[in-house]
Amino acid sequence: MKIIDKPRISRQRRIILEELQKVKSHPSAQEIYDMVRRRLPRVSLGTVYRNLEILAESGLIRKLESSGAQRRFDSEMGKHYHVRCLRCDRIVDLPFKPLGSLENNFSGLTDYLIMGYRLEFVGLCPECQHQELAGGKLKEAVKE
Amino acid sequence: MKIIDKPRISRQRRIILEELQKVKSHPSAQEIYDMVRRRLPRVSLGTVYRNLEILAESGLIRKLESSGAQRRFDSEMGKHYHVRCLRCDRIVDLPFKPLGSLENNFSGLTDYLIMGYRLEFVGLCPECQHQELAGGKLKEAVKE
DNA sequence: TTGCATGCAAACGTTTTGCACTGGA
DNA sequence: TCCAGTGCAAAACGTTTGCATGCAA
Repeated sequence: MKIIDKPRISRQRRIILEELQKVKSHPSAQEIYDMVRRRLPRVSLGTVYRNLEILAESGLIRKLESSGAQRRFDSEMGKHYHVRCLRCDRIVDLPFKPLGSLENNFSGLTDYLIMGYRLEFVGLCPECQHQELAGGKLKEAVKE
Repeated sequence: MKIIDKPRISRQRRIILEELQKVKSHPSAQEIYDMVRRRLPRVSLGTVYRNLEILAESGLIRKLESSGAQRRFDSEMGKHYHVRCLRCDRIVDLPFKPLGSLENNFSGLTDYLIMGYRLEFVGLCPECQHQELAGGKLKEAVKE
């Protein structure tokens, strides 16, 4: 990760970071925009996107690159994994439990230089487990 | 995965599947559209999207999910993993090597019902390794 | 003072959808 | 026949960008 020298701290940038740090959810840019707008009613969505990008580049937050239509952001920088609900897409943290260096199993089997991996667990959140029992339909299942 | 009853096979649907099965790359919808159009010049991009969706639902192909970027498709249904190049985004297959049930390490640590995981390796393809040595910049690095 | 950051709006690339027509079972 | 499938176009969606203005250092 390219760590950028400490970015200067504008009001908007500070508040975006603060709001993201407040929540344990993993909000999308739009959700962060909604949160920030309660404190800065005139903030623009473009500013939110620009700042999320800069905060991620400077290592203060993390962009989640895993599956899903829209990107999500996380201010928890410690090593951990995520579980995503297959029905409602809600993501929660899992404590870190080292899995060994998965990539070592594969280097030599490809001419790619393997540098790491992206791992995301999928399943059902408690609410959606109940809905499923009640006969709901899964949006999609584990495919990869 | 919700396996849909065998879809009826229109000319377009058959050719989309055939073209995808021809290649070892993991093309985007647009790339598949370009391939199909060589055989069906009047096909529409909407039809390609609709059919890729249906083929995936019926278990004949697989959608690769990766947020933000564009979706890619894979007709190889056997269990395997992917490596994605961090610079050029090119994806290749890795042979399957069982990693154990990663999810078993985590159930009990969450109230989610963990049903599986999505795992993708990241690194540099051979071409981009050379570019890197020549001083190029990584688009992004391993962050999760 | 100066250049990075902002608000706004338009542009962008990808994907989905509404509609009338077509063609496969 | 008749309904799923199609071509076409517009809309939807998340994200990025150009530009004139504003503000932190």
